[in-house]
Amino acid sequence: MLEKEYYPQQIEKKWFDIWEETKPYKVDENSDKPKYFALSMFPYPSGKLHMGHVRNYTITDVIARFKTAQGFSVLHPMGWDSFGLPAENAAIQKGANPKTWTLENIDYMTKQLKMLGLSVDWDREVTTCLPDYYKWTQWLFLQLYKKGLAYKKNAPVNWCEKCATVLANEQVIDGKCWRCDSEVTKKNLSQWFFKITQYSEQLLADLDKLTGWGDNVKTMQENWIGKSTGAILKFKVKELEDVEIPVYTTRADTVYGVTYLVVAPEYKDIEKLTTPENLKAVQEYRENAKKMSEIERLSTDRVKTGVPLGTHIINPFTGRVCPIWVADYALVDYGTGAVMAVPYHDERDFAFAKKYNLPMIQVITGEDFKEGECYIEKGTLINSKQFDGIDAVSARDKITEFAKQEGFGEFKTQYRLRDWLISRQRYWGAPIPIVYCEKCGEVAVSEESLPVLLPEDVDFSVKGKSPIETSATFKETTCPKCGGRATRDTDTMDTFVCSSWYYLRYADAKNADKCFDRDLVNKWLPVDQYVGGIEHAILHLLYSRFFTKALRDCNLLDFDEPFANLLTQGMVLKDGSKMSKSKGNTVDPDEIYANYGADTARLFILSDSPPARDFDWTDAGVEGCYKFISRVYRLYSKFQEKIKLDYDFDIKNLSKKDDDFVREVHIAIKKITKDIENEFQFNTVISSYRELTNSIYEYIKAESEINYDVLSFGLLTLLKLISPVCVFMSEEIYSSLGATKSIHQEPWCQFDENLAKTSAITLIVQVNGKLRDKLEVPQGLDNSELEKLALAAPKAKEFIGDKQVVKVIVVPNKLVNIVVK
RNA sequence: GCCGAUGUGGCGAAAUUGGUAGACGCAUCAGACUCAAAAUCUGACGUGGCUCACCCCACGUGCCGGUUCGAGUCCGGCCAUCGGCACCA
Repeated sequence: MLEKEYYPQQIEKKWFDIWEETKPYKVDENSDKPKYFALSMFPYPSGKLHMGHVRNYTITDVIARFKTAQGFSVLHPMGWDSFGLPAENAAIQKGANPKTWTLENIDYMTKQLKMLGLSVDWDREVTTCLPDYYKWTQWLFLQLYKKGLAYKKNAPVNWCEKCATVLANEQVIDGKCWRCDSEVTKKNLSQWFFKITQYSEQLLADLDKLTGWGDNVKTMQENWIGKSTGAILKFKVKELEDVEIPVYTTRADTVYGVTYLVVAPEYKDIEKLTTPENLKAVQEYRENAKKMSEIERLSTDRVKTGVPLGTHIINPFTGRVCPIWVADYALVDYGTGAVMAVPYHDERDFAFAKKYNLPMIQVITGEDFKEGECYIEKGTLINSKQFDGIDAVSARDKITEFAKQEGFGEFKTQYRLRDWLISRQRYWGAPIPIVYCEKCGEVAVSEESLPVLLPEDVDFSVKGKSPIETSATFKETTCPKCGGRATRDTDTMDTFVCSSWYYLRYADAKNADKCFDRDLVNKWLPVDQYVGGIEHAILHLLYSRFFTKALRDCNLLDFDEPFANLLTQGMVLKDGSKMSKSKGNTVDPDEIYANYGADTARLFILSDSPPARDFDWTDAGVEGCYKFISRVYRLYSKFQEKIKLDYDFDIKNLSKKDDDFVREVHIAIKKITKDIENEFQFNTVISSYRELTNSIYEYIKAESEINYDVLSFGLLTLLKLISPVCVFMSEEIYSSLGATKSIHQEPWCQFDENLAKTSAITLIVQVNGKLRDKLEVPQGLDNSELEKLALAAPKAKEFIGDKQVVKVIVVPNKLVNIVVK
């Protein structure tokens, strides 16, 4: 029996316990239904769920439940991105054990997720910090290593002093650390990289395949990969025999205007290229550049500086001798680290040349050209010998082609993307499975001996080195090759490595012998719908795409894009700004569960904005949703004795009122189904719930006229339609009505296209495009009848007056526009 | 600077993709029930005009212009906000 009023706490506790016991969402691996993989970006176990999580997982859950009802075999898993710095910081600050700290957080948050009513198959839970997972992270590292896709090199890398570790390029935001926001500096260190640049072109080209991704994310990735096409041109050094400086340029058309050449401060042969008289100044300049932070260095409005090396290059096109300068506006890790300078046609070179009084040669002219101003617009070539008069854009290829024939140039495609730096000098991560042997050098750990376990005997209080280095047992080992003495690599992997493949593990989460079974992965993947925050547009989403392509090339997978459809949900705001602890405007999910129940939280977080847009949490809004659910509940409570699960009626023998009501129900099914299928517009879905509820309340007003078969149809339809959102309430009501099955196992409602139309339509009558009258007319009249009716409409007549009817436009079943003069 | 998104009542937003602008809510106001309050129910709610007897008229989707019988929707030119990239040669 249903209570008279809605008490969510009792209902939700009851079904929480039942679902915990019966595991109704366990995936049936033998099902012959088509598969559907619904995935949320897995959480970091920070301690407590926040409203962003609630929004993310509710969206995915409703999708999973909808697809289940539509007859798909749905995989909807959950896991924990559980390595990372916060656990280690808790260890340093509070003396906690990172593992205990993390696992306790996972326990608490798991309960919170279950209370949210997610239809997750918890038997497939994946936890990246446990050895049965990171064993395979290490194994995958070795596969990439064997393929030459993981390598170690000494390079200037991003260093965060506060986190005491290196960072990937993607983790440096505006020159600051993505985690702690402190300034990042460059350090020369020997570090592990994944060769993501080998996939630059594929990662870019395959964006076109991702029709289920938003343009915002795709453009962000496109910008990050940063493809440009141009040329390498080689300049001989006048003072040094057989020394050439290659430059990369996208403007080969301006090569006749080169008046000097710039190398980056870190350029490798810079001292060789410097004359003895200039050496001291150059060295000083390099030292200064080194000291500068990334933020200072990359500031575009900084005054450009540089010093001459004293040597010169010879422009092979003109024979002109030009000085070589070192200047920090040239970047060592883009192109060749050297730039040909054309002051007249490049703003940066122009500013530099002005400051140091270097010559300028104009080689392009056009309509907007002004004497003495930098000219970067389109135009035609001048002062360029045989290329004079050619359009600048087509001259690029012609000049490069010429350079190629003459042996001092070639075509070149350049990407901005850098290799992914994956080693971290931190404890709480997957150890890199590499040892260093006195005899054999760098050696991979054998696959049989995985996992390389994280040591427990570490001291977190030491400063200046990774805690892992303090272990007495970890470092010393034997070489897998020769059996001699060897030491382990003490770095761990970036947590983004762990999260670059977790979606694959869900297909075969408990496999102890393999990373995953190939057939199972090929069966479930790619992910049909991925849901998560926009903050991963580049980081996680680019890394995962790279991993998928690399593993395909390791012959482990048969597909090359991991996520077919991507939904990036907006932020959850409170009072117009992002919820954050420092602002004190957070809302605790536990409190919402306790006061209103999870169903209200789920309904509200979907109700006010489309999923991709930011969502403003308001107390009044939650209150409103709670009232609505209560209003729905009371309908079933009131009629529980009269509702027939096996209702039956003949549509042809209904009263006008019943017929209209049945039509409204069909219209609601159609609208809701379409809105979910079309980009998951849950806000309008919920509007339709409310409209249907209002219709039902309208229908029951005259109690003596109620047809209980028709009412049962309406109520049971509403119950199923609302069940993906209000999962506890709908289950409670359905079981109280005597159903033997769960509402969540019932198929989705079907609508009849003929019944999903009102019996009469409102004909809009316009005169000269302005609304003048509305007429109630039957469905399906032909155009001439509609025209006749419209012309006879009294208000229309008034506006036509004695003017002449020039034309009448009829839109069937909708509108008539009378054009008069 | 380049790229992407967005712009509609007091607020969140709808609008079958060129056909009634503001569905559905929130807030507000008024009324019913009540000794009273809460809850619930009913009604009003873009702006301006009209004695406004709830009929009607004009205006109205960031701004200016265009196409069309008809534009929130399409085209051209701007403006603003948010986000990404940026001394990338």
